[in-house]
Amino acid sequence: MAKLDFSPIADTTRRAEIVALLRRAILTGQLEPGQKLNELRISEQMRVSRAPLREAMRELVQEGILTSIPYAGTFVINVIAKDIDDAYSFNKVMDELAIERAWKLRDQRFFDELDRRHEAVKQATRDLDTTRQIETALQLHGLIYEWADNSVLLETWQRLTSRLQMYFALHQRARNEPVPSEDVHETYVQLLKGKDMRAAQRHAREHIDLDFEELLSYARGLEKRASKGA
Amino acid sequence: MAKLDFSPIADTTRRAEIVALLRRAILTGQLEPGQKLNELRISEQMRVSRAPLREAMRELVQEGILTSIPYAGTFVINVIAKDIDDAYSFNKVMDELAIERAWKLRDQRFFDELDRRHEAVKQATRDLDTTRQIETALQLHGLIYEWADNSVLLETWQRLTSRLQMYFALHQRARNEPVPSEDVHETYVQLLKGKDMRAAQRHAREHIDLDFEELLSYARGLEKRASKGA
DNA sequence: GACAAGCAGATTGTCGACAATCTAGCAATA
DNA sequence: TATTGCTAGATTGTCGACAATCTGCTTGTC
Repeated sequence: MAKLDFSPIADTTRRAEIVALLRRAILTGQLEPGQKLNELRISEQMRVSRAPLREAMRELVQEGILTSIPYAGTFVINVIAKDIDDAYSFNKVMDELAIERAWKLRDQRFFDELDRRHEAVKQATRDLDTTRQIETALQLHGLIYEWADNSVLLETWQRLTSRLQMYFALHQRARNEPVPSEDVHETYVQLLKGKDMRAAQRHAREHIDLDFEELLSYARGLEKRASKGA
Repeated sequence: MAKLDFSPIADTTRRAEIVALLRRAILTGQLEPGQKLNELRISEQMRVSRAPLREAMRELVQEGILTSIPYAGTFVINVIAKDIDDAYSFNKVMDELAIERAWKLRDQRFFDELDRRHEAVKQATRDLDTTRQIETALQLHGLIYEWADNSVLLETWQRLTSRLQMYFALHQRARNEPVPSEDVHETYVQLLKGKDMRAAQRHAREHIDLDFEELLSYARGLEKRASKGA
């Protein structure tokens, strides 16, 4: 018997494809926060019946990017500053934990994967593909969670990631300006390769600060405008 | 306008009721880990069609207590020692965070609620209702998360709670002996009312240790037996 | 004009039936 | 005997139609 291990074949249910399509539409901002999802319209567009669509929507509700009100409809979650702030402060603690747990487990495969993902971010930056840039940056950041060898920690991160990606995409879309072309992840990658765990933790925390602060002030601005309008 | 605030009326969809029924069955151990859920059989027992049942199952899959394999079936998750260990070490960090965040926000309402939940645990203990004992103990513990004023932290705790309840119920069921009648939560409650935050954090960590260690050794025993059997 | 009642349309929730897929058992073959 | 191919039964995935509920508008009344 050869020691080749096959990866599981793709899920070929309509439901799984619908989940992927909807998630992508939400995370890239094609479906805007607060927007209602009309089941009949979407099912016709996708050429599917409502049954698998509804099941897919239940999954995304539990994933935290949709919200459902019985007999009223299912909506893309509304983004308020408090949510972003909560996610931000929670993420800080999670990051410290992830780095601590992953630290001793770093090996050549870790460093290789780190470089690979870093390169993917740089490629997306060169391509001026902002959506992919956010996606790859989060994947780069997620490596420490994958390496931390704790299923609950990883799962929590993955849940959080959906919303983070949505927040950042929203932000990008709003300011609608070319993405910074300099490489903001260089230091992070170097520190993760180094010997000073505390320094890596500190940098992760501060680096996150920068992105989040900008995002927060944007969301606060939105809310101020909304309350004035009402 | 009177300042009375009404609580939202109950969700009256079959789906919501099915979710509640299934969750309860799983968390109390009536549905055992690894067991397959036959859709037709369950839908007939509940006198419901498969559509709302399937939607309910999708929710519980995302909640992390069911797992689904396309065209094969949906199963109650299998409990392995590693999962318990992961949940345990993750919970330690979360607890520290929750206590820290909730600490400054403690008020009379917090202390009242703390007593109320503590009383509920004692009542369940007097009634020898082990299921309810686990449930109320987790609710007592969850108060610091509700008071921490962080939606992501609270949501993460609630997700984790499902699994914790399942683990403990399984354990209880297995050893099948009367529950300790002494009040193990007295110190915890007193410390949360006190002035020394670090002490409260330390106790939470150590108190959890006790329960988990027992649970872990039980799960390890199960796995050892299973591997021998195979 | 203000307000309540009721109707029409649209949308979500649920149902029963059909299609696609899997599993276990048996027969055929080397 | 071990392996492969096939078939029947059971189960999951998907569909189209119907029932329950909501929303906005119209109508009638004062």
